[in-house]
Amino acid sequence: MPPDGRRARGDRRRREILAATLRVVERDGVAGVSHRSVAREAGVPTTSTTYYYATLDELLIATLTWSADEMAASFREVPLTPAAVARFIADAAGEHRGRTLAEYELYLLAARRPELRPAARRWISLMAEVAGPRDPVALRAALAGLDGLLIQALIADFPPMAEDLEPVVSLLMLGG
Amino acid sequence: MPPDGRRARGDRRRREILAATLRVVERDGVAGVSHRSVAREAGVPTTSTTYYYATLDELLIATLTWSADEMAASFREVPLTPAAVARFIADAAGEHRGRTLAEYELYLLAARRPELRPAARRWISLMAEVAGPRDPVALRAALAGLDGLLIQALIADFPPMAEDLEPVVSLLMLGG
DNA sequence: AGACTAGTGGAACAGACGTTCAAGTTGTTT
DNA sequence: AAACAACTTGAACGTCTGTTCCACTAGTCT
Repeated sequence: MPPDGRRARGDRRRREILAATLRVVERDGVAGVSHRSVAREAGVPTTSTTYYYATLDELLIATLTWSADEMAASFREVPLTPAAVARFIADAAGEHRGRTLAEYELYLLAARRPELRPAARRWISLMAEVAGPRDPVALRAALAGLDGLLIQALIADFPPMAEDLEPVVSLLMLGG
Repeated sequence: MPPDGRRARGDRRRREILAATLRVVERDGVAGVSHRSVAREAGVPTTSTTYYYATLDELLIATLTWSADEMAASFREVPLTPAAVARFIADAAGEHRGRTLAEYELYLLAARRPELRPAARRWISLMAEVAGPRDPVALRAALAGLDGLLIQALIADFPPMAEDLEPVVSLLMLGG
């Protein structure tokens, strides 16, 4: 069966809307997301965003889940050495700051909406899987530590440098 | 000079508005805060909230700064033993969940607004002070770990129990 | 008493919002 | 060609918003 041209274009537009939503979240936060603002960002009429995502909640959930997946996937590439992990954190707070902020907005939204929690926990469970079988206590401490380093990096006046993070990361990972 | 009765009542109302705002943040998040919703919560006319806090930003900043101070102060009472700290985290995610959520909403807001950062960092610096002079690397790791444990506790399906947290907290504090 | 100041609160402005509707177009199937 | 489905879009609805304005009361000072 040949692919349905209508659906193909529809899927493309769906992705464009998702990407536009993520850009809005990165720029203005979850608070800046509205059917209209996303439509403006994507260059489509307002009704288009409601056609594909009937409610704002749907739109937000789809966007943040997708973003969490992407961020988790990018962490998969990181070798489990203190230097590489420190570099990852430094980049997350610097170069990819907007994306990291989006991730933590997802965290807070998930705290209030149970249906978002699996998506929010995805990167935690991914890291647990990547780390392999270790002392669960040490693993939990390390994961919490990395999470804390990340969020604290976001409220620093200047994003921390990888070299400064490395000894801390090293200590956290050592426990496992 | 005798106290000005008008100002006294004004200050009282100011505090009531702040407390009402915090209640709204705890219940509906920062997103739920508007001049009108706060006024409803406080049982005052809308113009009253704008009289004391001309813009929404002012109102939010005042509220979150105050809340951060209170939370930091409550941590001051906590003895620096793993058991007590674990209990603190368990309570923060359970009994005082709304307040803890407010604290992390402050974090994210601070990430986007530099003027909020000192307030957001207050409890970090307080803890650093309480911990006294230690290995700075270990201290940073411990603070990050506690922050991470807290935020992860917020997105768990059930708030963690103090007994389960204690070994993790113990390991994190051991480093310093 | 009169002038001044702090606080009160009803009414209204313009703008943004979520969402619905109905009329269109384009592509697919029979 | 006719029927159907996927998608598109402008217009509109009612609601909520931040903020301003203005007439008002109640304390304070000279």
